[in-house]
Amino acid sequence: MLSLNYIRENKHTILAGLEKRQFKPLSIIDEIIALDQKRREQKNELDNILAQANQKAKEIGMLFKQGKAEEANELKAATVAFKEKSKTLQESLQQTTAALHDLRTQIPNIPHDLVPNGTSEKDNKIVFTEGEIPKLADDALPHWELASQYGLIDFELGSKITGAGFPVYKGKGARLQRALINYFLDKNTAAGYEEMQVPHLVNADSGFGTGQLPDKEGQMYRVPEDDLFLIPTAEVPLTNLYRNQLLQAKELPICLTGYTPCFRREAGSYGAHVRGLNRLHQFDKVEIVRIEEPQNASAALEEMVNHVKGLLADLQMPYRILRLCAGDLGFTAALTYDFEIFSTTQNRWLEISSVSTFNSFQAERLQLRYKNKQEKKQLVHTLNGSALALPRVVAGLLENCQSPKGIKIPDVLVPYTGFEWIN
RNA sequence: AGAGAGGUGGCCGAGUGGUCGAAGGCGCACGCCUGGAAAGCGUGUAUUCCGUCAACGCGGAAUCGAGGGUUCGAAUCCCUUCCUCUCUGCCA
Repeated sequence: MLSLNYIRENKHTILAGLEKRQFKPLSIIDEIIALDQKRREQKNELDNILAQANQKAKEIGMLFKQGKAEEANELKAATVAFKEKSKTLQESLQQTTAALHDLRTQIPNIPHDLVPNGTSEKDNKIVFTEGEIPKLADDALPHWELASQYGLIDFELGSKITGAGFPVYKGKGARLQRALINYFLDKNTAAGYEEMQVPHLVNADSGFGTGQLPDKEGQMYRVPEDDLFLIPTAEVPLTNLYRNQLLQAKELPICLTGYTPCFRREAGSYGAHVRGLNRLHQFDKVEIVRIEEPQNASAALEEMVNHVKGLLADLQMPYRILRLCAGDLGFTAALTYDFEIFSTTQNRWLEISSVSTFNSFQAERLQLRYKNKQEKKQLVHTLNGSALALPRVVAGLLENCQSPKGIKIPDVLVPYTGFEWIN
């Protein structure tokens, strides 16, 4: 969410940013500025009434103390008008404030200067490519067939107990999941991220804090009985750990990592692209989150990108990095790098990590600030990224590492799996 | 899940209807004292919003878990709700 001060003072920057995103209608900004003006006028009027009412109340108190009950009671009658007036003013001020808040929640983050123009994923810019795409035999199989052939994942069983998109991992398949999670957590903590175990259900305030609510309400599973949401990513609980906080500069940066399952309704998805592990309702992901001083956020983003590069290099996966264009950028992000590994048998790139900086967009919603060197309170910058999301890593790994002898586990994972081959 | 107690500033803790945004203490900052430090002494020390100012500041409003209500006036009384603690129950 953009702060009111920022909107007031940077109207043209904001309009340019929204235009880049093809956001409509742009008139919303003028609407906000006008409403804000109205809010301040109403606030002023109300404050004046309340000041007068407070004054009268004090006088009445004094009179009672001095035993002048009669005079006091006379004054009481004079306060009735204040009371009525302040009540109606208070109500309209509340309405204005709520309307203003509502409008502000509809505005996405302003894209960073580096964000390319564009309307869809076709316009994302490839900024880095690494690794050889392996040449596989003609009879190489897609991961869902390998998973079934080696008894690693049972999609039908998941369908039976829950529904489509909730796979059951079995035997070496389950062990591979656990190995990847542990491997990622170890690498992340070695890089200075503190490991956290967080709840997998969050309340609406948390959903709002990171921007899932109200924007993506339909994408989250909810538990209406208790008014909770299943997390779509560990970003939500991890970042919200610091909601409503005033940090000291020396506490920053805060670097966290955590493994959680992620739950997504994925309403509207269909077709071959959701086959196998490509798109699931429940999947595992290890997330990294950083809370930074604004001036350090760019460097932090680069560090995170490099860290994820390191993970993929270890796994010996061919991958590329995309800088998302304005049209493909998430609602809350200012700049996003997507990591994609190449799925040889599907002949397509699969997104396995998304690393983003949010500037102060989430911090404003979270009310997460710090005291800077000048002792002034300032919103922090938040960043996060997947390091990594499991299913498509598994998909790529199965497909790219297959051979007539079976599937060769990458060396770095062997200490975690306890086996070198799936065969 | 049931019964009881409670939620006050960075922390502890007083405050049951009237100059209370809140005593006192701790902590912290600055100053005095000291060769230096400790101790001691003094001063200061919440946040948000609105207005005003070039700025320091000044004026006003709101905030004692959150939201409503009673009252001329609420930290204090009433209702709702969340959370914490104790006991009982249940349970991986």
